[in-house]
Amino acid sequence: MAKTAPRPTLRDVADHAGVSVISASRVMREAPNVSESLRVRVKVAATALGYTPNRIAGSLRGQSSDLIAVIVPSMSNNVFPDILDGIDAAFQGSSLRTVLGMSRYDMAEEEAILRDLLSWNPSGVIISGLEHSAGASEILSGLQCPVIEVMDSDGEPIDTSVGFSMSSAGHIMADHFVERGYRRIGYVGAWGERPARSRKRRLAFEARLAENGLSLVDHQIEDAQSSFATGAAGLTTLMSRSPNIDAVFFANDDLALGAMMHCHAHGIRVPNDLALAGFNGLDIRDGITPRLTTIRSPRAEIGARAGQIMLDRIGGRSDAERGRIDMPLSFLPGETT
Amino acid sequence: MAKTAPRPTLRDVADHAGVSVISASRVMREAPNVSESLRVRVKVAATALGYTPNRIAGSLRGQSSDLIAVIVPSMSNNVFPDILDGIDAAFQGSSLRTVLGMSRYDMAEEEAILRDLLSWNPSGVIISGLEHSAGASEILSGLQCPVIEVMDSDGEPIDTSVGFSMSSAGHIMADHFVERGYRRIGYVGAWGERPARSRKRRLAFEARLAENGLSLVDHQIEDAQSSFATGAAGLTTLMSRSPNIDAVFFANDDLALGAMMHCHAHGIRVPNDLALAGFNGLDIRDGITPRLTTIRSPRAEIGARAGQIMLDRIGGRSDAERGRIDMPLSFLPGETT
DNA sequence: CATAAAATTGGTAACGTTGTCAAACTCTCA
DNA sequence: TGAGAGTTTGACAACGTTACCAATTTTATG
Repeated sequence: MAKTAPRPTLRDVADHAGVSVISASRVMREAPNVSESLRVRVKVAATALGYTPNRIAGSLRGQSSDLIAVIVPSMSNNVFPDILDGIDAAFQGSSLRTVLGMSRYDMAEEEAILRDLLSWNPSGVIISGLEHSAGASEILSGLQCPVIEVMDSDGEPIDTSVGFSMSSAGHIMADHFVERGYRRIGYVGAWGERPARSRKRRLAFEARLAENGLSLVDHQIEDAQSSFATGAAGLTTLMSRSPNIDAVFFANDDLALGAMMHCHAHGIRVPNDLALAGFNGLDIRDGITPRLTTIRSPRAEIGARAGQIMLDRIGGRSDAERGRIDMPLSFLPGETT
Repeated sequence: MAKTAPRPTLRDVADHAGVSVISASRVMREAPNVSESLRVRVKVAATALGYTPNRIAGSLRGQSSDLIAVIVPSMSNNVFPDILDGIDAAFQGSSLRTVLGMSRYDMAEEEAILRDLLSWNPSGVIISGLEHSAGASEILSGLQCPVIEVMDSDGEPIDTSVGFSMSSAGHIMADHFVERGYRRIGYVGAWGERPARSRKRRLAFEARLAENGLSLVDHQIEDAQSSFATGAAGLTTLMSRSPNIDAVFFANDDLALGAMMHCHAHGIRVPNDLALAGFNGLDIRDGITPRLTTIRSPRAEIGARAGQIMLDRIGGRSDAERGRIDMPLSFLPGETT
């Protein structure tokens, strides 16, 4: 059994090396003005004792914790895991660390998590979306540390935002549908359009159709979470209500692919009888024939960019970006429209 | 603009309430032996000042940080997001917090992340898999805090493990294939079988076939990450090498579904010409016809159980579980076998 | 009412680190 | 050789909290 050997402290390292605590501290954090001989002696002692710095103590004294509070609504679709992946990639090799909070699409919960995470003195906050509870907005506005809102870019950030434009997404697909000559267009969403992001996309889509003399014939928002099954169900409901629709824009790829499979199974030819398009550009789309028309959202890129900006800001770089940063969407034409 | 109002401390709250710092501390952490009147006075002062406790300071003095280091290899398939989801669900309402590390399937990186996370004095560690670098194993063994290894249960945990048996998964599917009467069986994996988990599954599958007088005719391990496209590619290679195979077990659902779509597109009837089975039981499987035969891995359940055990252990509950905890797999028969 | 026991409050000293300042040492150059 | 500048090292005090113990007040008991 392991004995209860207490973790060595800087004091132990200093004693072992025959130097003062503060000198050991300087060596460990690579501070300037340390002689080579002292540096080596301390390093040797640290290795011999298996010293690991105590960042809790360092944070208390040093004021900056290097912990970054990351608050996302969920892990259930690929969107937020991809963002976390991007953030982590940016933090690789730095001293920043992600402390995770999951709001489960509940603004009150988001606020509670934010409060809790702030008690860790984070050096920065990355939070999803531009819409928060009044209390959360107030807290975020008052923060001294960088606050980066990710995903959305159709509004004013509290500090800095990295995301894409839902309106732009709606416009891109509306333009495509118009260009393709579809006339009776529908829309299928899921989960009561939470978060509000997807609604913005639908409204922009509808508005752009209107500019082109077309109207959104019908839309069906399912209550269930996005899935193939939900997509099929949404399409079924929509078509039973408005049978002569010739093209449908879905809130995401899962829904669209589910609908596509439903069409296959029911002899509805895509895109001849019905055109389908999705949103997100998930990898699952690869390898499914016909290839789905969709718009790729730059999820990992958003995470990486947000992470990089956080690094720059915390590193005190004067050229660190601020304000609203709009990441480009890529239209991925497929064979379903 | 927000002025640089320093965050109020316990000292401020105590002064405002006219009590001592330590009394304020007691109230804030709901310690016993505090009169109602004092409690109310402090609470009022705390609210008035917008006090947020500084957990960094608390952790330094109190020794336990309530930070839980969670180390996963990636976010790219649904497996680890689901586990994180489960962990977070268990931590809801508690004071435990996830600090995230991502090893990118690299054991050296895993060890580095572990060292880094330990500098935060975590109250516990949740790490994926039972196999770690020698250095990481040594560190984990020496830790005073709970260490829970998740996903795998075919080996001895350092402290406690929550996972499922890869062997059992292999056996379940082998038995199913035998029962169905398939004779010429193949296997397709991806990404060089990293982590080693999937290899265990394949070997157990092969061994069980052997017990039934069958051999694994051929197997193809792709280098690329799992995806529909990789599944299709793997199947193509396998079939070109061993054309008379009549059933294939895939390392995961993505691969199997990709292969299935490939079959659809190339007039290979499933399961008549070729039977396919996957592993994981991802939601995408719902709504795809024919429904894929697979085995559901209890991902969120593993996360939730690990989180609960962590809570129990840290709460000092004597009935907290220890040792190897095997979570049941569910065989999900579909129409592809 | 006196006294013991229990409940409530406060003082002091850490926890392990680093910022600030000062002391000591080294080197350069007149 | 000595002044001045630069480099290297160290002492001390803090960061905000809580553990430990002592002091005080309240309550219970005979």
